[in-house]
Amino acid sequence: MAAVAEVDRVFRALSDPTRRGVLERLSRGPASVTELARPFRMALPSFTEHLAVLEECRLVRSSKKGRVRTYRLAPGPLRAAEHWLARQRDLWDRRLDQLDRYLARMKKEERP
Amino acid sequence: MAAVAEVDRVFRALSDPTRRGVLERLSRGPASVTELARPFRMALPSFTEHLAVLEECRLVRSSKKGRVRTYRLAPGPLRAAEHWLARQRDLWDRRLDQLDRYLARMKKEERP
DNA sequence: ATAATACTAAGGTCAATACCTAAGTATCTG
DNA sequence: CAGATACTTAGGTATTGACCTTAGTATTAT
Repeated sequence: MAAVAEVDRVFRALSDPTRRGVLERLSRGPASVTELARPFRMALPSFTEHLAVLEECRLVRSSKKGRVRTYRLAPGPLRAAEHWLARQRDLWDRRLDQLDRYLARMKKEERP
Repeated sequence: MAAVAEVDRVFRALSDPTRRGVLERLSRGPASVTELARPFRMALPSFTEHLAVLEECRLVRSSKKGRVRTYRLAPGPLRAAEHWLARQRDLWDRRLDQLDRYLARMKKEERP
């Protein structure tokens, strides 16, 4: 049940293009807040809220050294992410199967 | 850009457990509104709103015959869904690579 | 020491979400 | 045709989300 809420939050986090953009940037390596914010036309406090969302569902981690906070992708929830990814893949696969069956049925009914 | 909003909406749709539940149920075959609603303790109008969300981002399709509306998974946006799925997989893979490199670096620094 | 940099905190607006109840409208069933 | 069934419509509330500005604090550079 906590797992359900976790999945909720991960999907929710991924539903925003700014946050997806951050994840993509971070997949090329760690970066500071300012660096991450640069591509987005948004007040910094608004932007850091996005970072907080990503960190709350543990898709990223951060640490501060001096005045610079550095963000990186989090290794921890990888398993969780991969878990839902796998489940989703299953879902789409089943869906595809169902479509196949449906199309087959249609074909049959086409020439009775 | 429309594609971005589309991905937004799909992730948003998937961020609700009721809606994911509906998708999973539908992956086992079509079903009526009442049938889909049964497992959820929720007023019907609230529930049908979830169905509307799923239909708006075209994850499902519906048709009405008599007084019964039947929902099924939509074949149409499969390509879009698979597209983001693939991109996501890429993302996690790159992330995993990055983690590998990071761990390798840590190991090196451990014994200088 | 002063100024610039890199965030961080506080609080405010506005729209969208996720629920609800109550009251429809069709369609079937007896 | 009367009542049950299967949604639909309308409208209301409460929370959350995504922005904003303004004003901090802590660090580094000159």
